[in-house]
Amino acid sequence: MSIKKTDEFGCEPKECMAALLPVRDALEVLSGRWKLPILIALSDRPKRFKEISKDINGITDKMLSKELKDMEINKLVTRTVYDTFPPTVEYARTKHSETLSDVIMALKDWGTLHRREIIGK
Amino acid sequence: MSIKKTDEFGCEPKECMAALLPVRDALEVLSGRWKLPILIALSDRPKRFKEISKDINGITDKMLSKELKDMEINKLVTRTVYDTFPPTVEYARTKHSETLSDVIMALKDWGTLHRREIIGK
DNA sequence: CGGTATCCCCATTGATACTG
DNA sequence: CAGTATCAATGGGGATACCG
Repeated sequence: MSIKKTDEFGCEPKECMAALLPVRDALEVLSGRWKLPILIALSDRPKRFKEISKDINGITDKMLSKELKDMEINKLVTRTVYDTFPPTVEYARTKHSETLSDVIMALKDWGTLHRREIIGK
Repeated sequence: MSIKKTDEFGCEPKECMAALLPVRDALEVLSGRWKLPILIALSDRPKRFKEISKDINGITDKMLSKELKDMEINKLVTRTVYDTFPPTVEYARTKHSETLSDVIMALKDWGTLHRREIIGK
């Protein structure tokens, strides 16, 4: 699990630590190349491993497997195994993952502002 | 500069790409171990290199130098050189860096919610 | 004081092959 | 189908030393 401990931060005021910890948790949940594409791939409906894999350009099985495990631990996706042959495994977004949308919107808005600031115009 | 290009994303719907790009820009600006502590260190007043270094536990000169350069490129801090001997260099937060506060709040709020979700209770 | 220059480690990611 | 195993590459970050 990706919950941080306080001594990983280089800032002494106690209050800032208290604020920084959850910020870092949130950043970690969204970090990396694949987590957002996976959430997007699952946003219309639940999907199977290979379906997700095909929807996401360039991801390897290993990465998809690892990221899905992480996200399951973080309760962003559920993994459901159906007892068929060949095996059927279905991944779906959780309610909890939907609470991320405000954060993602805030990131999108600021990112858009930032592009204007950096690129100019 | 850390502006992303569209082909780095594994998701085909055009609209999702358009949304994901600024999200990734924003995440990149906040990513890494030191950027938030640096912003916090500069939040009360402008500071010199060594002052920041002392305020942030565990950071090396190399990392501080590199992060400050990144943040200057991203217009989150300004670097002002005073022609004295020995040299005096002062770093300060920009107005633009203050527009980050909404994002950081959103991250903090979601991170707090997430901790409750994961750790339980 | 305010940094660079070097060297090095190791964690993350990727490529490829294989399996229950 | 839904992954795991193995190995190789890449690069972020740290330790240390040095410089204008």
